[in-house]
Parts: sequence; C-alpha cells; structure tokens
Amino acid sequence: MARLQDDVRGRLQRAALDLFRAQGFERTTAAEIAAEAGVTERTFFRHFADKREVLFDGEAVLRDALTAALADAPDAEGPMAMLFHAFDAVTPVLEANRPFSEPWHQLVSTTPALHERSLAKTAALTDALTMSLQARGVPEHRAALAARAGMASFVYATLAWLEDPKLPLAERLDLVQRELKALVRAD
Amino acid sequence: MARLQDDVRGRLQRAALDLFRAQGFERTTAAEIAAEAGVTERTFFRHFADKREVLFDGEAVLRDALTAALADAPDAEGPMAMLFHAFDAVTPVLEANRPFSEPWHQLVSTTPALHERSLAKTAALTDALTMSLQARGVPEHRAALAARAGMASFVYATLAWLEDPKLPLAERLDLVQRELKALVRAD
DNA sequence: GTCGCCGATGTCAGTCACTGACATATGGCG
DNA sequence: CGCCATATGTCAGTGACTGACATCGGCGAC
Repeated sequence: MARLQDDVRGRLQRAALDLFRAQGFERTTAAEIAAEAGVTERTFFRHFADKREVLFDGEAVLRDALTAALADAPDAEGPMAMLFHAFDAVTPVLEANRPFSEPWHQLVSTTPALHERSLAKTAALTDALTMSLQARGVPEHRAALAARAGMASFVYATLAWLEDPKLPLAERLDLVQRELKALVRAD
Repeated sequence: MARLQDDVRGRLQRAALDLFRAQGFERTTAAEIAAEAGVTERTFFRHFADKREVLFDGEAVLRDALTAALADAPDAEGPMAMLFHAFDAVTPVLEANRPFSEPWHQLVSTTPALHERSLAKTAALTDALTMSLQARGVPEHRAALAARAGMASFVYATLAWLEDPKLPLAERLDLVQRELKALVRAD
C-alpha cells in the first residue's frame, strides 16, 4: 500500500520535525504531518502513541546503548564510575548525532509540552540505569540514588555541550564528574 | 454566583482527587469533576490550565518554602550543604501533609500522564533552586549541577520516606546525604 | 499461478480536552 | 441606587485520539 520505499515511520518523523520547526508544535496538526508523509492521520497514531512521541525515538536507542555499556563496565571503582564509563561509551554516538540533535533540542526545549515529554524519557532512562546497576550487584537503593545522581550529571554535561560545542562531550563529562566530587566533598 | 462558601478551586481539587482515585484519571472527564464541585466544565478550565494541573498546586507552595529556606541558609559549607539545609527546613511541612500526599502519590505514580506532569514540576523546582543558589553567589554552572544533584537526593529521600514511614524524612535526608558522599568519593 | 492469509493502511464516527466569544450574575463601592 | 469588576454560565468550534470495519498488497501453501 504505502509508497516511496515504505519508510512510513521515518517519513512521519522527518515531516513532524520539519513542520514543528517551521510553524510550531501547537499550530501543527497530526493530520498535517500525516499528509506531508503521504498517509492518513489514523496511520500516524498507529505508529506513535501521541503527537509528541513522534520526536522521541532516539531515547530507546540511547537506553539500549547505555545499558549495554553498563553491562560491560568494570565494577572495581563503584557504581558512579560504572555509570560514567557507560556515559563515555556513548559520547561518539551523540557527537555523530549532533547535526540532528541540535535543532531537535532547540525545538524541544522551547516547547513546554515537548520538554515535559523529554523529562519523562530521561526518567525512564534513569530507571533503566537503576535496573542495570542492580543487575551488576549494586543494592537496590544505592543503585537508584546513583542512577539519579549520574543522570543529573549526564544531562547537565549534555546541555552544556549543546550550548557550547567547543568542548567535546567526553571532556564535559570529565569536568562534571570532577565538579560533582568537589561539590559533595565540601562538608 | 458560586455557592457553598465559594472555595471553588478547593472544591474542584478535592472532587478531582476523589474521582481520579475512585475511577481512574483517564475515565474521569473534566465535566464530571466540575459537576461534582457544582460548577461547569468551562469554570474548571478557568481555574486550571489542564486536567492534570488540578492535582499540582502543592508544588508552588513547596517551591516558595524551599527558596525562602535557601535564602536563609548559611553558606560556609558550600552549595550542597545549603540545599540540604533548605530540604531540612521543609520536612515538617511534608510530614504534616503526609495524610494527603500518601494517596496523592499513590495516584500520581501509577498514572503515566500524572507522573509526567510530576516530573515537570520537579524540574521547575530544580530551576528555582538553581536561581536561588545563584542569588546566593554560587556560579551559574555550579548552581545548576548542585541543584540537579540536590533535587535527585531530595526526591529519592522523599520516595523512600513515602514507601516506608518508619524513618522520619529528616533522617532519610541525612542518610541520603551520607550515601551520596560515599558514592561520589569512591574513585 | 492462484488462493487464502496477514499485516499495514484507509475510512468513518465518536468522545473528550480545551478555547474564544458573548451573556449574565454577584458583590462591593461611590 | 446604579456602576463596575470579577466569576461564572452558555455555546460553538477545533483538534487529539480511539474503536470498528473495510480494503489493499505481498507472500507462502498448494
């Protein structure tokens, strides 16, 4: 049925990002996106649970990459070191995706509804990290706290890197890790 | 116009919580809540921007209390100590509100749409803390990282306290602060 | 090759969240 | 008493999302 090499999902995602950027998230209807991708509104909602979700496929990819990297991390230096090892492992992917994530982030951070969804995805990522840490033997509550603190650092580093690309993400992560130690040590 | 001691906003909030708990968030319409409170649907949306918002008045109160406490915190021991000072200052309020927040949290944490909004409120709180720290002279980026790490700890402690009230919130906060130090120090 | 099955899509009707415009009522105040 | 501001009611409309059912296109069984 569907034409054009059949990547309906991808076509919907690209159409959505283009339209949202051109006229804003609120002023773009799901029917418009579907039409732009050559399908009907109903098909849009068969591929994505809601209008926001069309922009958030990448979080699943990141989750898989992080949990895989966490499974391989050495555990000699404690949970936080394991987390930062996993973060380091995914920096190349993020660096490669910058041309896409830069406009994406510009849109998401300035649209309240999308920002809210983005926070939910981050929370889901945090949960995944918590479970991965537990799978590596970290006690439940320690794992949850470490994942929260780790994700806070990771998100913070990524935001700083998006705002100012002069410093590569890996170095940002290193800086943040040191800064966190300095903050917490100050008692 | 409005009857019954005129606390329309409060009546809507109570009606919403009751109905959501009784039949679920999705299966409760805004018109139903309004009817239960003795007003029309249109009035509901004049008091609350959307159907979820009716459950989240408390976050503004908490934000004011935290920023006020942060403005009074001694700054000799660094930003994290200031944050935990502020957290400690609001524990009595949270302890007093437990009878309300317990069923509230039960509902919010099991309803995806409400959980998502809750995360957005936490993020707004984090931003408020960041600005308060900056107002106290903490450099911008340090303030942002500290606020994130601090909120992660605060939320984590509160969740643990909600799940198991045997330990008071203030002690939970103390435990978490120590645990965070242990986690970050392990290099 | 054709038949029949299955997954993806189209079509249609319906519900409900939310909004703008306008009418109306209430309570205070000169 | 009449005026005014504010809260509410009324009504019509848009758009997100869903369920039910029809259709289409490919693909393996035979």
